[in-house]
Amino acid sequence: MARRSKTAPAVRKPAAARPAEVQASALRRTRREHATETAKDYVEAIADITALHGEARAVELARRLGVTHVTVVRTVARLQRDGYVSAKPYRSIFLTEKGSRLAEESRQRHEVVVAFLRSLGVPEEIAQTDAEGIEHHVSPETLAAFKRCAASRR
Amino acid sequence: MARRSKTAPAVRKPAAARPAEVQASALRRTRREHATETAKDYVEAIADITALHGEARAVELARRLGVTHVTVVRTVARLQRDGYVSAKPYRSIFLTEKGSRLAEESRQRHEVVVAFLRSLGVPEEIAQTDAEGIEHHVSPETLAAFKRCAASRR
DNA sequence: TTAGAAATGTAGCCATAGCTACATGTTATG
DNA sequence: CATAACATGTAGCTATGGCTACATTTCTAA
Ligand SMILES: [Mn+2]
Ligand SMILES: [Mn+2]
Ligand SMILES: [Mn+2]
Ligand SMILES: [Mn+2]
Repeated sequence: MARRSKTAPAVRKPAAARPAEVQASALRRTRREHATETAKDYVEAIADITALHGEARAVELARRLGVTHVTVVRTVARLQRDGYVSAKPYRSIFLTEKGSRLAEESRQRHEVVVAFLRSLGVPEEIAQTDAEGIEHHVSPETLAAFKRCAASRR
Repeated sequence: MARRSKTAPAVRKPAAARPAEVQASALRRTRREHATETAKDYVEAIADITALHGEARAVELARRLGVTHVTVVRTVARLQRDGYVSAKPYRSIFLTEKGSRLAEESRQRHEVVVAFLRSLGVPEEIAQTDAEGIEHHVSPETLAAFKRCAASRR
């Protein structure tokens, strides 16, 4: 690395610099989580909508996800390709077994994160919003810690 | 909405169904956060590398971010376009004033999240990894709650 | 001083995920 | 039972952010 030596001054000596390779794998994991995030949010929304309205239509998904129906249609096609949903043209969208499992997992995880944030005193709506992002980046260890902590503060 | 009524059974009646518009805006915020995430992780890495090695080269950024140098070069071009860094061909990369500010903010936020997870009993390396994703989805309210909670457990 | 190694740049590919504009299908209702 | 409103589909655009393969530049060291 130190091929070019130069005059730049050392600005701040970080106490414990994370080794490059460790940070790289953390960022890789974050990117992997982002890749699965869409599927989780969609199947969860499909389950919610089905529970509420008896069926999940693209329009309602678009409303709930804050995107246009075009985006929904294309994403649902990917979900179908990946085995999470079944869908036929102009019909409503159904979760497969695989999709249902993922939806249920996602719902539970979402609830744990929200309950935990609530237990810290974060207001409901803010907790819901933060959870929507945080939920995808919580390791099993941290999820367990969240449950423990929320329980101990109840 | 209920234009098509049909035979589908109500499966689960969610206690408090989030209104569609509320969830939509939460997901929109999450997407917005993802759009700024790359910039934050890059400027933070550039600051770290500069502190460690006296300068930030693309190769080292690539190593630390877990991507190829090509990805770094293209992302750095965007960062330059957006005023976070200055860079000249075959030279090292410098943070602008704007970039330094963002790096410092990001570093602090990262530290708060890690310290909080550590205070819950999450091991250091797992805390570091989770923080890499969580840090981008923490509202001011939740960040404050994290600080409070970590302090009270010290 | 120069050859080779290392770093950087460029061309061109891919997938995801957003959009508008317009075409087509479905259904509620007058 | 026709039609208009609504839902869905399609075409085609954008940006981000990954990649490989290859070209070019810089720097080190023989
Ligand atoms: Mn989410
Ligand atoms: Mn995220
Ligand atoms: Mn991060
Ligand atoms: Mn970070």
